[in-house]
Parts: sequence; structure tokens; C-alpha cells
Amino acid sequence: MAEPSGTARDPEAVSRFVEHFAAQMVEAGMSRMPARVFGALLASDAGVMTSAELGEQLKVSPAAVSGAVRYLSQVHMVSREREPGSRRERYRVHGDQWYEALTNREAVLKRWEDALREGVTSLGADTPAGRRLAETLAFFEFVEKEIETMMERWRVHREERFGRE
Amino acid sequence: MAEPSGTARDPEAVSRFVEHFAAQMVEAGMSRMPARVFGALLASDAGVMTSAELGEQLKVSPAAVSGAVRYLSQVHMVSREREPGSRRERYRVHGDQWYEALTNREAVLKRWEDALREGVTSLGADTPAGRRLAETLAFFEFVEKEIETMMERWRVHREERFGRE
DNA sequence: CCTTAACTTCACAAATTTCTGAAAGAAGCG
DNA sequence: CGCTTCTTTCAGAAATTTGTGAAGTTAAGG
Repeated sequence: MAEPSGTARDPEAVSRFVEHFAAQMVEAGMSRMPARVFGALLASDAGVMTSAELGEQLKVSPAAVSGAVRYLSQVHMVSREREPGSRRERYRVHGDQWYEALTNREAVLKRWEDALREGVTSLGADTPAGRRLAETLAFFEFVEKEIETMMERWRVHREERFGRE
Repeated sequence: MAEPSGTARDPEAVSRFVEHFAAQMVEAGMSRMPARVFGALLASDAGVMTSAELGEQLKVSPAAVSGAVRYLSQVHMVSREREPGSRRERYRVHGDQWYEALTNREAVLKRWEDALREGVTSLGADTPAGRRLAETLAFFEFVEKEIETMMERWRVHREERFGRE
């Protein structure tokens, strides 16, 4: 059973989740600090935290928070807002926005594809290596298209299950 | 136009591709040496190379090759074979095997899901944070299923385009 | 405008990761 | 069985990455 609203959550339970979740993201290639910041936001009830709150909860310096959120907004995993009537900055995870960003590795895919295309050309499309690269390239192009339609299906699925937010 | 078969390929063109491709893999989270070794294999005509060949081409020590191929076989991106009648080990990329492995991040997905499930429980399924985590979890579960069907579609697509190998 | 709160940038220290050389460990071959 | 060839392991050096403190920048509010 959940706490009555207004009661502070168990900070230790939050921290355990944040660190555990962040560890998975790190393993998947993300740097530690952005992963932790993201985890903290994801586990916050409001889905919004200030720099100070993030720094305090994660026990890190303002500089570390600054670097992490800069990265996270660049990859569109959080958005930053100015708190009206204050110099405080706030960072938010939108319920859906962030995993849309996760699949928006399109830029990444594109660069893989560029590298492969260049390889096919420079090694020769009619060499065994060139053919292998071409097939790999075709795979990435396929995946790119598939991800798009998958996200469309997800949006439908999500609406059914969670309703619009 | 391609070289007549039997002619050595331009080592510089190969190297350019390998390093460029490896750089993308690194950016996507893979360590440098495994990425380079994988690139070298991918760009080889035979799709097979010995430790010595890898070390020589990449200008690295046997120890570095050893570590890289250990990692690559663990994640099923290459397979190792014993060259018959020799102590030489050979490493191979199968045309298709490796990107099957790439999408076989299922283990990774599973761990993300575990972390999220634990978070939903410990933060409370009826809290705002718990609901956010639950939706994220649902997304991952959805993706996991989708990847499976996507790979089935790819195999069909591939057969049409490249024929069986 | 000046003060002050908040965020950012930067140089550096600490921690981590990566690669090497050397030594030890397997496995074919005589 | 020992010799030889190849691979792996391991300790440590080198390089890279990460996070901090301190100074610098911006903008709200008197």
C-alpha cells in the first residue's frame, strides 16, 4: 500500500532504484552522471527537479549536474524550463518524450550507414567484403524504417493501455 | 572497378573503413579494441582472420587481440574456430549471425525491465513515479516483442534481396 | 544600476580504463 | 615426452574520462 500523499517517500528506496537503473544505462553505453540524473528524474513524483534538488539527492556538485543535464537535453531525454519568477532552472522528463528520444538514435544509425556506404565503395561492391558491408547496410536501413512503424504501433498500444496523458 | 582477384587490397582503404566504422561503434557504447577487431573482420574478404593477422593489421599486441575477441565471442558477434592442424585460432563473422547478436540485446532489455519492475514495486504502483516507471516498463516489453517480429521480417526481406547464403 | 542567487565554464586531481610486455599455459608435432 | 608455436593472463604504465572547486557569467529583484 502506498504512503498517503504528502508523505515523504523513502529516500533509500528511491536511491536504490536510481543507482540500479543508472547502472543498466551505463552498461548500455551512457555516461554515469547523465544516467543517474535521468534516473532521479524518472523516479521523481513530479517528473521535474531543479538543479539543486538533483545535486542534493545525488550528492554531486552543481558542475556535475550542469554537465549531465546539458547532455540529456542535447539528446532530448529531458527538457529544461525556466521556473517563472526565479533564476532556478527545472528539468523535466515527459512521460513519453524520453523514450521517443531513445529510439531516435536515427542520427546514430545514419552515421553507421554512411560509414558502411563508404566502405562498400572503397572496398568494391563486387568484392566479398563489399557484399558483406552492403548487406549490413541493408540491414540498418531496414531497421531504421522498422523503428518508425514500431513507434507508431507503440503510440496506439499506449493509448489503449494508458490513455492519453 | 575492382582489383583482379588475388591482388592485395589497398590496406589504407581498409584501414580507413575500419577506423571510421569502429568510431561509430565506440560512440554507440562499444570499447575501442573490440570495435576495431570487429571492423577488421567485417572488412576482410574471407570473413575470417587469425589473431596474428588481426594484430598485424591493427598494430596491436596479441594480448589486445585476445581480450577483444574474448569479448566479441561472449556477445556472439564473432565465432572462434580452431584452424585444423595448427595452434592458430581463427575468428569469423558470419554474414548474418552478427547483427542477429546486435539485436539480441535481449539480455540487456531484460535487466532494464527488472530494474524498472523493482522500481514500480518499491516506489508504489499507485504513485505518479510508479506509474511513470510502469509505462516505461511497458514500452520496453513492447519493444522486446517487436524486435522479434522485426527480425523475422528481416530474414524474409534478406532472402528476397540477397538469396540464402 | 547594484546585489545576489543561480548556473556554467575551466583547470586540475582522482579514478578508471586500456593496452603492453613478460611470463605462464595449452596443444600440435617430432 | 620434450620442443615449439600460439594464446592467455597479469601487473603495471599510459591515456582517457570523470567530477570538483573556484572563478566567471547571467539575470532577477530591490
